[in-house]
Amino acid sequence: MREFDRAVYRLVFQIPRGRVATYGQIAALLGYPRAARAVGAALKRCGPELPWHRVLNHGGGISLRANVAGMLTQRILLEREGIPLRRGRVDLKRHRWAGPRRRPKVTLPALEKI
DNA sequence: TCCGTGACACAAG
DNA sequence: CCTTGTGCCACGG
Repeated sequence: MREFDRAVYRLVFQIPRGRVATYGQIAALLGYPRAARAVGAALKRCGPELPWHRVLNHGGGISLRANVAGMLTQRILLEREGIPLRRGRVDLKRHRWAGPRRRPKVTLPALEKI
Protein backbone atom coordinates (compact mmCIF):
# COMPACT_ATOMS: atom_id res chain seq x y z
CA MET A 1 0.00 0.00 0.00
CA ARG A 2 1.41 3.36 -1.10
CA GLU A 3 1.59 6.45 1.03
CA PHE A 4 -0.43 8.42 -1.48
CA ASP A 5 -3.22 5.87 -1.45
CA ARG A 6 -3.30 5.81 2.34
CA ALA A 7 -3.51 9.59 2.43
CA VAL A 8 -6.42 9.50 -0.02
CA TYR A 9 -8.27 6.87 2.00
CA ARG A 10 -7.65 8.67 5.26
CA LEU A 11 -9.23 11.81 3.86
CA VAL A 12 -12.11 10.20 1.99
CA PHE A 13 -12.97 8.29 5.12
CA GLN A 14 -13.66 11.63 6.79
CA ILE A 15 -16.28 12.78 4.31
CA PRO A 16 -19.50 12.68 6.34
CA ARG A 17 -22.83 11.24 5.26
CA GLY A 18 -24.74 13.63 3.06
CA ARG A 19 -21.65 15.42 1.79
CA VAL A 20 -19.47 14.89 -1.26
CA ALA A 21 -16.07 15.96 -2.55
CA THR A 22 -14.46 16.03 -5.98
CA TYR A 23 -11.33 14.19 -7.11
CA GLY A 24 -9.56 17.49 -7.58
CA GLN A 25 -10.65 18.66 -4.16
CA ILE A 26 -9.27 15.58 -2.47
CA ALA A 27 -6.00 15.99 -4.36
CA ALA A 28 -5.76 19.64 -3.40
CA LEU A 29 -6.52 18.97 0.25
CA LEU A 30 -3.68 16.45 0.24
CA GLY A 31 -1.30 19.01 -1.18
CA TYR A 32 -1.23 17.58 -4.73
CA PRO A 33 -3.54 19.98 -6.59
CA ARG A 34 -2.82 18.36 -9.97
CA ALA A 35 -3.12 14.73 -8.98
CA ALA A 36 -6.87 14.34 -9.39
CA ARG A 37 -6.42 11.38 -11.72
CA ALA A 38 -4.25 9.65 -9.18
CA VAL A 39 -7.08 10.03 -6.64
CA GLY A 40 -9.39 8.23 -9.02
CA ALA A 41 -6.81 5.50 -9.49
CA ALA A 42 -6.50 5.11 -5.73
CA LEU A 43 -10.26 4.85 -5.26
CA LYS A 44 -10.41 2.19 -7.93
CA ARG A 45 -8.33 0.04 -5.61
CA CYS A 46 -10.08 0.86 -2.35
CA GLY A 47 -12.12 -1.49 -0.23
CA PRO A 48 -15.91 -1.39 0.32
CA GLU A 49 -15.54 0.11 3.79
CA LEU A 50 -14.48 3.39 2.25
CA PRO A 51 -17.23 5.90 1.30
CA TRP A 52 -15.81 6.09 -2.24
CA HIS A 53 -19.24 6.99 -3.62
CA ARG A 54 -18.93 10.44 -2.05
CA VAL A 55 -16.21 11.41 -4.49
CA LEU A 56 -17.42 12.90 -7.78
CA ASN A 57 -15.94 14.68 -10.76
CA HIS A 58 -15.59 18.42 -11.15
CA GLY A 59 -19.15 18.77 -12.43
CA GLY A 60 -20.74 16.80 -9.62
CA GLY A 61 -21.23 13.79 -11.86
CA ILE A 62 -20.28 10.14 -11.58
CA SER A 63 -17.05 9.29 -13.37
CA LEU A 64 -17.30 5.51 -13.67
CA ARG A 65 -17.66 5.84 -17.43
CA ALA A 66 -17.52 2.26 -18.68
CA ASN A 67 -18.93 0.68 -15.54
CA VAL A 68 -22.71 0.90 -15.79
CA ALA A 69 -23.29 -1.24 -12.70
CA GLY A 70 -20.85 0.86 -10.73
CA MET A 71 -22.53 4.07 -11.79
CA LEU A 72 -25.90 2.78 -10.68
CA THR A 73 -24.40 1.60 -7.40
CA GLN A 74 -22.85 4.98 -6.70
CA ARG A 75 -26.08 6.76 -7.50
CA ILE A 76 -28.05 4.49 -5.20
CA LEU A 77 -25.56 4.89 -2.36
CA LEU A 78 -25.70 8.67 -2.70
CA GLU A 79 -29.48 8.88 -2.81
CA ARG A 80 -29.72 6.47 0.11
CA GLU A 81 -27.97 9.07 2.27
CA GLY A 82 -30.04 11.96 1.05
CA ILE A 83 -27.92 13.28 -1.81
CA PRO A 84 -30.17 13.77 -4.84
CA LEU A 85 -28.96 13.68 -8.43
CA ARG A 86 -30.56 15.98 -10.94
CA ARG A 87 -29.78 15.21 -14.57
CA GLY A 88 -27.04 12.88 -13.37
CA ARG A 89 -25.38 15.46 -11.18
CA VAL A 90 -25.14 16.38 -7.54
CA ASP A 91 -25.53 20.05 -6.64
CA LEU A 92 -22.04 20.74 -5.34
CA LYS A 93 -23.07 24.18 -4.16
CA ARG A 94 -25.31 22.45 -1.69
CA HIS A 95 -23.52 19.21 -0.84
CA ARG A 96 -19.81 19.84 -1.14
CA TRP A 97 -17.79 18.86 1.91
CA ALA A 98 -15.84 21.78 3.34
CA GLY A 99 -12.84 19.61 4.13
CA PRO A 100 -11.44 18.30 7.40
CA ARG A 101 -11.93 20.56 10.38
CA ARG A 102 -8.68 21.80 11.81
CA ARG A 103 -8.50 21.74 15.59
CA PRO A 104 -10.05 24.98 16.84
CA LYS A 105 -7.57 27.38 18.41
CA VAL A 106 -8.00 27.68 22.11
CA THR A 107 -7.76 31.44 22.29
CA LEU A 108 -11.27 31.95 23.53
CA PRO A 109 -12.25 35.39 24.90
CA ALA A 110 -13.62 33.66 27.96
CA LEU A 111 -10.21 32.25 28.77
CA GLU A 112 -8.51 35.60 28.31
CA LYS A 113 -10.40 36.96 31.29
CA ILE A 114 -9.25 34.29 33.65
C1' DT B 1 14.04 3.10 -15.55
C1' DC B 2 11.09 4.16 -19.16
C1' DC B 3 6.42 4.20 -21.06
C1' DG B 4 1.45 3.71 -21.55
C1' DT B 5 -2.75 4.30 -18.95
C1' DG B 6 -6.57 6.61 -16.70
C1' DA B 7 -13.13 6.64 -11.44
C1' DC B 8 -9.53 14.07 -13.61
C1' DA B 9 -9.56 19.25 -14.70
C1' DC B 10 -9.92 22.92 -17.68
C1' DA B 11 -10.10 25.73 -21.78
C1' DA B 12 -11.63 26.20 -26.53
C1' DG B 13 -14.56 25.44 -30.36
C1' DC C 1 -25.18 21.07 -23.77
C1' DC C 2 -21.64 18.49 -26.29
C1' DT C 3 -16.37 17.19 -28.18
C1' DT C 4 -11.38 17.66 -28.40
C1' DG C 5 -6.85 18.70 -26.95
C1' DT C 6 -3.52 19.42 -23.33
C1' DG C 7 -1.53 19.13 -18.81
C1' DC C 8 -0.97 16.13 -15.03
C1' DC C 9 1.10 12.42 -12.09
C1' DA C 10 0.85 7.82 -9.42
C1' DC C 11 0.86 3.25 -10.83
C1' DG C 12 2.05 -1.08 -13.08
C1' DG C 13 4.27 -3.81 -16.54
